[in-house]
Amino acid sequence: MLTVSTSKIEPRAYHHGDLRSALIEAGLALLAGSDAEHISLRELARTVGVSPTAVYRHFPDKKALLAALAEAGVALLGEAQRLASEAVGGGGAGFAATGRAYVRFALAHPALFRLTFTHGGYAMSPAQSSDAASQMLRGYAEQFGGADAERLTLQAWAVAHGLAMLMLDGRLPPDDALIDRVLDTKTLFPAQPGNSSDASP
Amino acid sequence: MLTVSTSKIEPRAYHHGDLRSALIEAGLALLAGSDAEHISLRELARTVGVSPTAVYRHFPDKKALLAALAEAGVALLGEAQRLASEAVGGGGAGFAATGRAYVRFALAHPALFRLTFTHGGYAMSPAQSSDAASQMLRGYAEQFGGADAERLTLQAWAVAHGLAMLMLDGRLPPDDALIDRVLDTKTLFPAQPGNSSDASP
DNA sequence: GGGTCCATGCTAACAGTGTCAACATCCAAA
DNA sequence: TTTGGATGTTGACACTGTTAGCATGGACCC
Repeated sequence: MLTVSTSKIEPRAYHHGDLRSALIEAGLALLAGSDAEHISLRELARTVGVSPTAVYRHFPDKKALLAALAEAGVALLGEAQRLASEAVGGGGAGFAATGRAYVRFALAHPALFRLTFTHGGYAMSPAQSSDAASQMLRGYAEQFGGADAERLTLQAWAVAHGLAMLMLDGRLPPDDALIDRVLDTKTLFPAQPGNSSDASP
Repeated sequence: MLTVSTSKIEPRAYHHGDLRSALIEAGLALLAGSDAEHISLRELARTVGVSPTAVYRHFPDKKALLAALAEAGVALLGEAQRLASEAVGGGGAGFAATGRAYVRFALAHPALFRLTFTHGGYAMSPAQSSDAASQMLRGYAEQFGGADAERLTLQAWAVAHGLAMLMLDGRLPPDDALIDRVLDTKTLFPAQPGNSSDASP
């Protein structure tokens, strides 16, 4: 867009106003261009226009800052999955769509996706997690998995996560058609309802 | 073990002898205790008893050193999988065993496993790779997968890799029973021969 | 054996990093 | 109006990866 930002053209007063939000926003922007381990506290402070140590008024250390960015990543991922599921009307198709959205999100935001899982600090399976993505996954599993709900949940998560990581690490080509083929629920979970061969091609 | 190493007790001559091997060996040892991004060139040189810049006579930069460690990791992983497969007599049971061995290797050597996939530099699917693990995986897939051999290969790899990463990142408990449950080939690939319900419990 | 070359080691230095301590500024409550 | 706490700054420290230039000593040629 061509509109110039209307916020604070003046060189800023001594106090920034909302440095914490600005750091997170700038951090997400930097993550679009380079991996998390290559963004430095000082560079981040520079882009926000603040001294390096000002960051320490809002985060105890670099790890905490990265954790905050990871938290933002969790929210974005969950939203992407929700939208993908709604776009196909939920249900069994929605279950498959969340899986594809998971991998596509990883490819679209590689550094953020990595950071989310490396510095997330959540030691919880989706059976216990409360974030949107986990809740949705759990819901689908209970709907279709029957007594094996938890196993189905974990298998689905593992396939999607593994595929995403292998593509991010360059072991598999980041191919959209390949995502569809590997995440094919008809062959992965043929016993589930809606996966008979009469489904749409 | 209590035996003192018999090699070179004297403070070493000016030239080390085989610094490259020593660096890799020490690197693997350090990886047993901390993540790859936290081991420094200088610390590694210190543990080997050499000046920091001596490393550059054997590796152009740190990335190259990490790549060499990753290569060693690939070999170790392949060997672990081969042993696991042979231990159960190969065949369909061997296929399942390699998957479990894959995840158990990741749990036993977290930093090395991570490094292997992050700095491996292999942009190849197992359909094209020549390392032992890939060859074995491909062989199993062709044996059992029929026309869908490649898809089965990728799905199996993705489940194992995803499970390993989720456990390493603390999203799933590093539980041996959980590995068996998630990598259960009877439910993941029920159409394949040998996966009828009359198999051993 | 003597001489030379070069692989392999070393020291010194540079820019950049995360982090701490001490000081500066400004908003807001007493 | 004064004062205190939140939020910024400068300066410094130890550490990092990396480069440039020098030192050593074993291997080969005469």
